[in-house]
Amino acid sequence: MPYLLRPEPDPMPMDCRILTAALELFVNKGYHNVSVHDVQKHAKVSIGSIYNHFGGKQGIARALYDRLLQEMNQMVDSVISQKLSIIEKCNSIIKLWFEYTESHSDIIAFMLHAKHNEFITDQPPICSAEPFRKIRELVQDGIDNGEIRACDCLIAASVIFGGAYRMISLRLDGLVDRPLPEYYDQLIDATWQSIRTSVECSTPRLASNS
Amino acid sequence: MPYLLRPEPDPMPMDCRILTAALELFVNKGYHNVSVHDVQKHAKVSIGSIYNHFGGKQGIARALYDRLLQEMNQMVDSVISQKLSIIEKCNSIIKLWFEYTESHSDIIAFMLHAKHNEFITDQPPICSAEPFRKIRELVQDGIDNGEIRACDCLIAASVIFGGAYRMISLRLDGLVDRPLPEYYDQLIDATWQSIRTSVECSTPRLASNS
DNA sequence: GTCTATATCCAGATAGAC
DNA sequence: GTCTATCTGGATATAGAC
Repeated sequence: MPYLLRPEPDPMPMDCRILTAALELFVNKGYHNVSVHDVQKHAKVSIGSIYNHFGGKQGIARALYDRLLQEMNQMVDSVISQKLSIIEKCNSIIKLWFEYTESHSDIIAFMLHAKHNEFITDQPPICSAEPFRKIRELVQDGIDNGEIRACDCLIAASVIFGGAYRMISLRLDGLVDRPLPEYYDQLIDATWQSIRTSVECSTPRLASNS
Repeated sequence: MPYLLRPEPDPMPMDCRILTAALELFVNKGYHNVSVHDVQKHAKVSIGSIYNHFGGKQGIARALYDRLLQEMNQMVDSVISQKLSIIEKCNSIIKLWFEYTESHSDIIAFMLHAKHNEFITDQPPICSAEPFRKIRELVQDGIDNGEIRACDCLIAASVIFGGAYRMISLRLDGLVDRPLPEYYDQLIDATWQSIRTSVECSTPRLASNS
């Protein structure tokens, strides 16, 4: 459960108040459309406190990103350490993401949807960060132990998690109107079985002219 | 072939010069990190011309978005009108996207990667725009005619195109270091066959505790 | 550590000559 | 239609009292 939005210790510490307010504003309006004054008003603190704690607007974004990435890392670790098959671990991560998308959509939107390197300078892309590296390693393990079709690891990971990413994206954009967990079973089936109806012949390719 | 970057009529018309320069800057630095003066310098026109043609910075973004969306729409139309199976049409779109990602990465980055509603006001999400609607209709047709597994259309579309989206995203972020078309065959196989090695038993689900 | 008031800068937009 | 010079608002950041 993410600390940021954990049931407030009452009074919620000031840095959490600031980060929580900033997260909501960044996600709803976009980082560059939010001023420090907006955050200050929404968090009901003074602008001085913000500069004291985070040194500025980018400092807020960086702290937010670091903390949430750490939480996502812990989430991945906890799934990986369970006694499950590789496929079950992948599914478990998807399931948790789906649940988070409903209960903490701001966090998912900020982590999976935002373009961090547009506002946090010198930030490597999130897909190269630790939790995502671990997920790819997980997929590679599945290939090595024979659970997952032998192919390039990046392709396998993209196929396995790409559908879920896409559903999350569509949900955040308002095109999916029911909670994502309701789609979980169907998505898992379509992903791991075959999206085609019959597998008797090989996959149709394109005609040579295209 | 996109008009925007078509071999220049020499002299390239001023509006194209402006849009081409803006596209490159927006993609590389992010819309909000680009000033009208940057565009003006990069396109080698005066700031007055920009305001004459597009009315301002947002006007540039809107014109860019509209034109590229129209081109994408034409691309989808041309694929749909071909005499191919539904599955082949889907693959054809993926193949074209992969080729565009290599030859016109700016366009793909701007259309598939950017968050337009953060800088173009009142812009509905791109996934609800015409070409993407048509792709979902295509998938629905495939479900209706039995080519594609019977399931929710959004899920089917997400599974079919989600892997390709993800590969594009990873390529743009620098994690994939070979041209995408080289991955096309493997991706198509993994998507349409099954990503699992064996299909003899049903998909493993999660244990009940998760 | 927290606050208010203020300074500084720069981006978007405009005016008006040519 | 195109250009240069200028205006203005608003954002980040700081100073200094409490």
